[in-house]
Amino acid sequence: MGKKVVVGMSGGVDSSVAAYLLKKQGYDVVGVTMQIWQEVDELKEETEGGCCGLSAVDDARRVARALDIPYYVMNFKDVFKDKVMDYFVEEYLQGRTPNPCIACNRFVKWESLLSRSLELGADYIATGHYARIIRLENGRYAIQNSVTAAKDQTYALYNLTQHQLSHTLMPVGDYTKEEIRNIAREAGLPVAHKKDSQEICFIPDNDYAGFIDREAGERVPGPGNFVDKEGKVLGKHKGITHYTIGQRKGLNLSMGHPVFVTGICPKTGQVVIGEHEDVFTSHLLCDTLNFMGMEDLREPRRVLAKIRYSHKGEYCLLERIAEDKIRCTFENPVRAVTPGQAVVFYEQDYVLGGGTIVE
RNA sequence: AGGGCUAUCGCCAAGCGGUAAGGCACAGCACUUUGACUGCUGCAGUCGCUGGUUCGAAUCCAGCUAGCCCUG
Repeated sequence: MGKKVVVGMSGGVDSSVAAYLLKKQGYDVVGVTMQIWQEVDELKEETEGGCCGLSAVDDARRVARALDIPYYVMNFKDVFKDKVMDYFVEEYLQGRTPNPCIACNRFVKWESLLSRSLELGADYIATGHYARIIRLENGRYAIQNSVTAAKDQTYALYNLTQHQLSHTLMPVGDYTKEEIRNIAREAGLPVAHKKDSQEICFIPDNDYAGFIDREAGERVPGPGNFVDKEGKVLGKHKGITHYTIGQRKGLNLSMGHPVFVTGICPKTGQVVIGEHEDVFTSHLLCDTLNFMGMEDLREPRRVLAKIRYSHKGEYCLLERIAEDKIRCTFENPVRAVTPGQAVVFYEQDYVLGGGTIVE
């Protein structure tokens, strides 16, 4: 028998094919679906696909049966609640814009699933991400772009540790989405046509502000003022949790031309409004650093940086300004640098590291 | 209660006798393993009200109403 690998199966095409490919490569494959926020009953009703929609426990189980591999459902609701949902709410309350997928990847999909899998005697865990893991000349592991630039998911994975990477397989990263669907079809997997996942999995109705209201109740900041950069009041807003930097829609402000959110001040409850050009900046500060392809940053270094998922990236100079703080100076201004989001550094097509944007 | 000006979509605003531009806002869709951005589509059977002139008026005339300004 080959090495043992636990595949996180969502019931979707990607993770199903991942399991199929690994099995074919001779691994001893075990399928696992992570129960993270839904109740077991709900899992069966949900029909949408998704990376985290455990909706398809039935689908995943069916695939596992088709592949003739053992299949289990593991409960990770506590970690998910703590590291993803609560984090999500707290960030918004403080005027920042979190990225729950990144937190989920690191703490739930990896930290929790990996450790439990290792305890069960597995050598690796595997997922259906469109990304690859490479070993660099310096001996370090790094996430590398999928062969499909169009379906690259490296950004959301920048936060993984060397230990986690060394025990992870991403077989889907060697193919395009189309190829994956074809493989699924040819292999007769019963899930070839599910829609790609989207939006925040634990907020199915997409009303994230309403979700925050329900979770935080009294602690949610109420209405405040929209102000311009001089501090002049332009109107009333619904509360800072409803806004993010760079936002245009939903402001209900008719200034004759489009205006955007350029700042959020949790202390005064003000949301600052500015022009299109006001939302561009040339530098940012980040902390909560994670080094991946590079072991550390001791000297200034020029890299490509992405400041949000599906950002094309912009070159910048990295400078270490404190033990856990880096300043990025961009060669061309970037749009809507948003505290709470991640900035991920790239060399060529692999991840060097990244951090959380603080300003 | 003298004189002047203005009244067109939620906001701003074209129109100047020939059968309602546009921008913002808003809504829906697309895009998307976060929030955004972006793109596409939709959005005044009617021009403060009532009459009149005209083949024909939001556009001209009269009266009324409302708001603004000046002078009592």
